[in-house]
Amino acid sequence: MSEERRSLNFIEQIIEDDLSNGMSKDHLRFRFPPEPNGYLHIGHTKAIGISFGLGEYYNAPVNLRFDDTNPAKEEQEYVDAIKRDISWLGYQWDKVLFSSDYFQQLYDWALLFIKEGKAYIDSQTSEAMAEQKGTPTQPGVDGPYRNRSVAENLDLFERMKAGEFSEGEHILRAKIDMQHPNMLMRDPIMYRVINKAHHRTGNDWCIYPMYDWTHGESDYIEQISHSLCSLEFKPHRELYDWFLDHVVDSKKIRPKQREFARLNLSYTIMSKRKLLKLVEDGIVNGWDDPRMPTISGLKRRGYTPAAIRKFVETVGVAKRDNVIDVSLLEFCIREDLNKIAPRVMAVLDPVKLVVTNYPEDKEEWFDAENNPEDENAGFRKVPFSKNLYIERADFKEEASSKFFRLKLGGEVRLKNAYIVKANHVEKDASGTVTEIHCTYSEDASKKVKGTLHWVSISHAITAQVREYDRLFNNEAPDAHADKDFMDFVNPNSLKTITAFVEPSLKTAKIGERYQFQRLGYFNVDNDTTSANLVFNKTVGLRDTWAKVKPKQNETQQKQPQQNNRPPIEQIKSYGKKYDRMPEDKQAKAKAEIIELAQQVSYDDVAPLFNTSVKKSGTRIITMITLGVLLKNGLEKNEAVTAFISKALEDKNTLLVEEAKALTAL
RNA sequence: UGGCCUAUGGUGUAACUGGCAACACGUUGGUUUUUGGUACCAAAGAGUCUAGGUUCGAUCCCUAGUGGGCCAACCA
Repeated sequence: MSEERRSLNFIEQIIEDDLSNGMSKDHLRFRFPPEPNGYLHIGHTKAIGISFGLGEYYNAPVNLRFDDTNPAKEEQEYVDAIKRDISWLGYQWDKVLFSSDYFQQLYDWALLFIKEGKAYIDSQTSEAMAEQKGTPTQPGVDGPYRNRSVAENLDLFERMKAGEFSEGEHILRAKIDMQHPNMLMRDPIMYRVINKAHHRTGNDWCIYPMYDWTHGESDYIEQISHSLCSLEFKPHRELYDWFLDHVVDSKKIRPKQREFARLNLSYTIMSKRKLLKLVEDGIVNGWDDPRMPTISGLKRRGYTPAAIRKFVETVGVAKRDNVIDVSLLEFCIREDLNKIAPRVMAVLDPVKLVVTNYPEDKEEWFDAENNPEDENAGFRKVPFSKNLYIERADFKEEASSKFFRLKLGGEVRLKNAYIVKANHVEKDASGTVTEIHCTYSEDASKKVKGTLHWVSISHAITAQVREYDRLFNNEAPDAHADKDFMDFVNPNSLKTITAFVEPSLKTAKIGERYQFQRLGYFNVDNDTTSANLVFNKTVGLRDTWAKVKPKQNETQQKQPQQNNRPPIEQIKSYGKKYDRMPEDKQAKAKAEIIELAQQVSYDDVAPLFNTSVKKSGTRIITMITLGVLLKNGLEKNEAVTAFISKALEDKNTLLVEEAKALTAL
């Protein structure tokens, strides 16, 4: 068992507290409740990881419950896909359940609510009801049907269920409080009429319960102990509890809803609706397109369940908004693949390399290590011959000593084979190198700086390689009020090339993952046939050389993040560090403060006059700001003079100096 | 009549519940290397949004302010 005290996240903390307050460990039960209206994405992975992870940790059951209360959006295809994805991630649910399993129970409870005067039928248009609902800052007002008699409500509700009304004519609302500060409590809708076939209950029902009415009750029916969801449901908690209050049997487990911050990833979007649009508009080739942030997309891209689970675990659980950098996801997949992916040689952008002193008809088969990280991975044979391909980027006619690869007159090792020296190049009319002529030496013990991968032209097989770039060329495509996320779609997110790969790959199977040495990780795509090998680039290797190359386009955008804080707040933020700054920075800060102080009023600074004596930094910046105010015509009052004269007696010379400057004004 | 969340290096999470801010990613050096990968070593980078209070002591508790987020679907 874990020994080093692992720090608990706030949810684990809540559970531990419940446990130590007498809750039995076997009453622990969790659930993951997706709506089957789309595919699961990397964001869901966090929710899955939390609930299923808790299940594994406490050895408690976790239900997979499909929240299928809206037949207009839900489809069997999605429930199948969701099950597939969760299983692929390696999680095991206890039971597969559906909210629709509880339609009868929910209906019976609704009847009870009506009888107790806790619910009523409203027969207005949705517009009229929206009107009465008020706004976040304005209370709502009661509607005309709010005080219908129980008998009438019962009659209407039964007729709703019987299909006597069309959509929109009547709905059932909880009777709570139209003036409630929480908008969700202003008589929320419990049932509406939907005349659509449900993917499971068919035409049995034409009234369907709303999310709020369904969710907590479903948790209760399943005896879920902790119902975990993302932060945007926080306001729903009050309603969740209100509904529960009226049905709960105190001898049973009363579920608790608790909320965590959802996962955001840079350069991508997480909304099912928007992902659906990418699919429908043909921006990508389906939900499992390797560029999609869906679980099935990541799977097809070559990600492993282990990497995704590691990612989720690393990301942690808290309540503040976050944007996780994709580089963390990439780190996780590289870390996993490095250990398990067999190495192989492939040339993506070939240039011919002729070994002039190697016999035309000779071939040799060298041993090549399958995975240096795994002693048991063994070796394979790779063929060598006179005519080879190497990567075009691995040769330069002339280059500095920083360039470890092949240059004219330079030597380089061909991985698993000989050391060669480049002597001569052939070019076409446009000056592009068409052939590099080199000579090999048998002496393998020589020290050379660079090692290149290569393939023998006559032995190589061709393969289609799909390289992916991020789908959006903006860090937060979702987060711009003035622009649509579609404006940020990267038109060049897919590059298809024909590559030459070593012959051992002839037998590669769909789904297998390889490292193309010095290039990255690649997996065999589903589109592969016996005649056509297709690879997806999962992720490149870490490339420190690529980083030193681009010198000029280095000064890229580092958005001068706009500061929304009022001037006085910005000035205050200098306070703490001001007297610790080196002189040059201090001068800059002071200039900045003086600038900002132009927009500051006396009322802004006055509260800072009684800053405690030990905070000299804050007092200095206050003094500077005050100076600007005085110059701009502010009259000294008692508070000002007191502040200045007190500063004059301070130990801090900087402060004294600033104060002196003001005595003259 | 607005309510509720939230604030710690570039990013994400910690800080044993009040005891001199740690881990991971990223960045920068270096060592090893038949992958400019991996591994290993090292460094830089925050003094915890601001002010006040409680305290011997505050990232942690209280108050106020400021910034950010969520809430007005017959969606979930």
